[in-house]
Amino acid sequence: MLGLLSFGPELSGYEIKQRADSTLRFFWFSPAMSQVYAELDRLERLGLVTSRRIPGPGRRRTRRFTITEEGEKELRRWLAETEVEFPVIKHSVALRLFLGHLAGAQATRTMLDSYVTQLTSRIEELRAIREGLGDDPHFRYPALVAEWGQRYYEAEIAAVRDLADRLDGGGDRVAAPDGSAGGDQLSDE
Amino acid sequence: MLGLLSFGPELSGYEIKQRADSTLRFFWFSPAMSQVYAELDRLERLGLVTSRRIPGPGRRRTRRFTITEEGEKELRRWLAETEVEFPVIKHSVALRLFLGHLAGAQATRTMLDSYVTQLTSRIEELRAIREGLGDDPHFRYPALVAEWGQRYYEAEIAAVRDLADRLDGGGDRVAAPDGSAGGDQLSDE
DNA sequence: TGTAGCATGTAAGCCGTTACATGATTGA
DNA sequence: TCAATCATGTAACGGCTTACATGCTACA
Repeated sequence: MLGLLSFGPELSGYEIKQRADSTLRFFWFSPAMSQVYAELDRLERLGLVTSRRIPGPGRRRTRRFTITEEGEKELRRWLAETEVEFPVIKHSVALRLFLGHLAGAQATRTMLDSYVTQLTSRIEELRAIREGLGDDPHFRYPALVAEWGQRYYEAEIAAVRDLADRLDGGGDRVAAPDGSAGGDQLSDE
Repeated sequence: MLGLLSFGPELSGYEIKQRADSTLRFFWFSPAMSQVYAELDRLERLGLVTSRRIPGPGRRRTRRFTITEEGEKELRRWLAETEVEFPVIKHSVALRLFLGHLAGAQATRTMLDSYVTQLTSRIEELRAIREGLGDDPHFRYPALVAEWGQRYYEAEIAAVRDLADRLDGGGDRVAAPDGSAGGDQLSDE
């Protein structure tokens, strides 16, 4: 959240959540709305952000937040002083592949296919985000992240397709005279 | 944990943690020891695992767990009926790149380099695990996961190297007469 | 004889979630 | 006039972690 505020403009809790949904979500996690407000209160108590209430149109009130100098200093300190932690992945597709002996080769292939579909639309999302960032040097790094993301998922698609092919050719099927109906080792398929 | 037990042999809580550290950890997460025991109790109450106490050498006692038929059924049901969730990544390297405007291009490059080093040893770990699995058809799917992992991280290295190159060539440096000392826009570098 | 590894657990607490509650504004 | 969106929060709770507590065995 400090990072999102470090790009400059003061943001409401609601807007922070939106930015998180459109950027952070792809490589970190997007906090729940309730968490956003709770965390903003905490950051303000710590002096890392300040807020002011702005009268919206009509009777509407908005609280907008800005990162303080101390907040930015703290963020820089974190970037400079902490070790790079290796990415943590919760990869349900890998888990399912790992348990292929339970689902069977056929179901595992289907699962991989549906993952490829999801990957394709994820790449499209990233493409749109990258496009929205334009050439603005202010967003140079976010743009790099978006480009990285697209490449990352393209490599994932290639790897998954390869895996699916290897499942086809693998030794897990019962040999059948014609090529079409080799059964799986599992009875429920 | 049910998945780890689904490979057959009965395991102690301690062994489950070890298996998790050497396999699950790469694509899911490895629960804390305390969590392992708590969860095993819970799974036993639910009838998804059973345990028996085995006298070890001397006065030592071990509790070994086996997945029950119901546990395996439940696991198969989960695999078959739930939607594949898209992988969730907590990628601190991407976050740091995203915040490149705070750390500066130079520090960001250094950070990417150290990530490449970590990736290299991660690939080595996976290579060793893959080798340990051998050709045993029992571990066919875990072997596929290990191979996938190696390929995955190799693609990551290529992408990160590419990013680092683009940071070198990028417009973020102040032009310098000789090529060696282009300063960053940040004063603390 | 002491340290690393095997082995099992309890207690406290953090970080995040979902569910619930409220209300204004914009535009179809 | 009604739904979508903007906007802010509280309460309950789940899942996982760290810190703590205990004790045996193998081996250098």
